[in-house]
Amino acid sequence: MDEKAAVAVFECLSSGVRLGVFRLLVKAEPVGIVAGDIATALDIAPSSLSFHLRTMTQAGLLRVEQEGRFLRYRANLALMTEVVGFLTENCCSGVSGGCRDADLLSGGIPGCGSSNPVQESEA
Amino acid sequence: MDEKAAVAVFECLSSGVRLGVFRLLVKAEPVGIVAGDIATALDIAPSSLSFHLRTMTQAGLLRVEQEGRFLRYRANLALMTEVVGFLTENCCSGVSGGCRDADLLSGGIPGCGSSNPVQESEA
DNA sequence: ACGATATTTCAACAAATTTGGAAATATGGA
DNA sequence: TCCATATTTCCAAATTTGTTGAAATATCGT
Repeated sequence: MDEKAAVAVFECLSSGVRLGVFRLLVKAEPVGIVAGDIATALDIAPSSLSFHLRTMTQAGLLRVEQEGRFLRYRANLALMTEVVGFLTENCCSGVSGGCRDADLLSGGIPGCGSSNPVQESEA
Repeated sequence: MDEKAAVAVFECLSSGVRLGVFRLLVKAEPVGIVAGDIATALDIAPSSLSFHLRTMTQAGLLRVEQEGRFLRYRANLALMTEVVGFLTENCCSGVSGGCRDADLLSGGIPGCGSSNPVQESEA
């Protein structure tokens, strides 16, 4: 997963409405929910929901399937797994591994740093 | 971590600039980088960077420490770990566990669903 | 104390996002 | 075929975000 794709996903999750939609759909797995029912459950105007649904689908976060007049949306859990991977890998100096095991914040972990450990300023 | 805090974090990560800032700071752990050097590294106007830095700090994603005239920023890895946890927990029907192990997308996993497995529409 | 530097705050503006209503499209049922 | 329903697309308005330069604040070095 590249940075651009990650940003697209975070963009989706950065709206209360869209995060609500996603969480609702995650709970509804593996059945999914039809657009109209999402609108009803979350009390969003169909027009507005459609806008968000399109954004999320384009980001790959949602999968759609037509069922007659209905469009059934489902959460793309695989992508979410990728996102978790992206976050984990970029969580500790770009070096995978660690970061989940202990609280890196408290300590210092000297060897954990990157190629530019110290920045100098002041001309 | 509640939904509101999660949205705040995703809001931070949903900007190319801010994600760039965060990744830079993650690489610079545990030393951190002073504001001016972030601005130079990412070629952002100081004023604009300050705006993003404040947003990220308010979201708890960054920690600041004053060093004389300088302000040294560091990535809050602990919060990122929380975010990963939030995502993981909300990744498979709100039931923690699983989701990392296999590709849930492909199968169906009948028992995995929530309390409202099927939605009905059509008056 | 004074001048230089680091960073922020402020205000104005540009740009992007979000919303809701009306109309368009498409499917299903009689 | 005709009508009702589901969803989207289109459009205009409202809101939010991001950028910029100038001024303010604070600290350092002399």
